[in-house]
Amino acid sequence: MSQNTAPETAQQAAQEHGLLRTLVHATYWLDDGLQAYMKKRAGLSLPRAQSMAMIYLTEGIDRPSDLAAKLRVSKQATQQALKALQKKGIIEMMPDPKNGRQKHVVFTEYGRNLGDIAKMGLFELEAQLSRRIGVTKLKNLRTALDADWGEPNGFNAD
Amino acid sequence: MSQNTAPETAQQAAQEHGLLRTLVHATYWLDDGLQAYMKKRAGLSLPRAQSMAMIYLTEGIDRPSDLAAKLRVSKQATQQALKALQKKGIIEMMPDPKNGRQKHVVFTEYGRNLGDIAKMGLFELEAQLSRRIGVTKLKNLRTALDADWGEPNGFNAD
DNA sequence: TCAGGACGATCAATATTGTTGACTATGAAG
DNA sequence: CTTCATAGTCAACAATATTGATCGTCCTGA
Repeated sequence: MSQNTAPETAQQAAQEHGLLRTLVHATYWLDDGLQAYMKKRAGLSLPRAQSMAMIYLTEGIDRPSDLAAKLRVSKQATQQALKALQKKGIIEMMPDPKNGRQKHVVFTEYGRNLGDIAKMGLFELEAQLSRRIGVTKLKNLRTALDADWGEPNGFNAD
Repeated sequence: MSQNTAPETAQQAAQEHGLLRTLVHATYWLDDGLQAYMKKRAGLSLPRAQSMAMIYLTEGIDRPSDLAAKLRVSKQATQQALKALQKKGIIEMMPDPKNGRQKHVVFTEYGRNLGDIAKMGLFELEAQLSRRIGVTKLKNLRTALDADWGEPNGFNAD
């Protein structure tokens, strides 16, 4: 125990374990909302891992390895998500003409439309959230979450 | 489209889809940290669903159905988590003496110790986070997340 | 009372997501 | 040209979640 911030007893700690819980519930709220929106507006909703992949794909991250790094999951897990998206006709895999090892993910026309609808869904959900908790809280939420979550947590490193 | 807050185009929405992403990454940071802590301090780390169940169990939610409601997953999914915890010697299932339908989850001695260690881990992780992003941001994060995430999202209901 | 329905728990089958380990093929470096 | 790192893949498995069906138990109204 290298820091002086650990609680002396479990009793003290008992009041402090709500963050993980609320983060998970907030994530579920947003993800469930997105799935409901997609179901209604596009007739198809993607499971969470595939939605997450879509988010980065729409940001231009188009190589499986880069995608895996951004998602913080293994290349294999990423590949399974991509394979599922491919099967649904949302993306295609194209070999890199310059580099024989690499491949690139490209959207189909259908996939691009789906991505656009998803973005609007997330926009709408954040607007709902803004109405629910207020502009200030939402802004604070964004600000607080805008950290480098790739930082080590001190238990792997010390 | 019953509200007037939807973006006119996907272009406008493109800037607004970062919340889900950062929520997921923050959740991963906390959960990965907890698993590393438990591995180091208790020699055993629980997968996420089981950790989540433990959180509510330590709050006194001890009936499978209530647990499922709190976790917002199916009773069956909850049962699988409980079965796994039981197999690991962390909990036991006791029939309710008054009500023949109900069962109650009780901790084993080992399970209680494990829960206490987990609480301290979460406490320590939140302290780390406080050092990283600052007390104010963490407080804002807590405040913003302290909402009723069971509220409908408007796409299931309208 | 007792028949019907609601409720709590469980079993079974399946989908999705994630892991580790092993493998292939390409590119880069000496 | 050998060696090694990189990018992607295949296979097996663990964990989590779903839907659908089943089985007792409790509750309630005719």
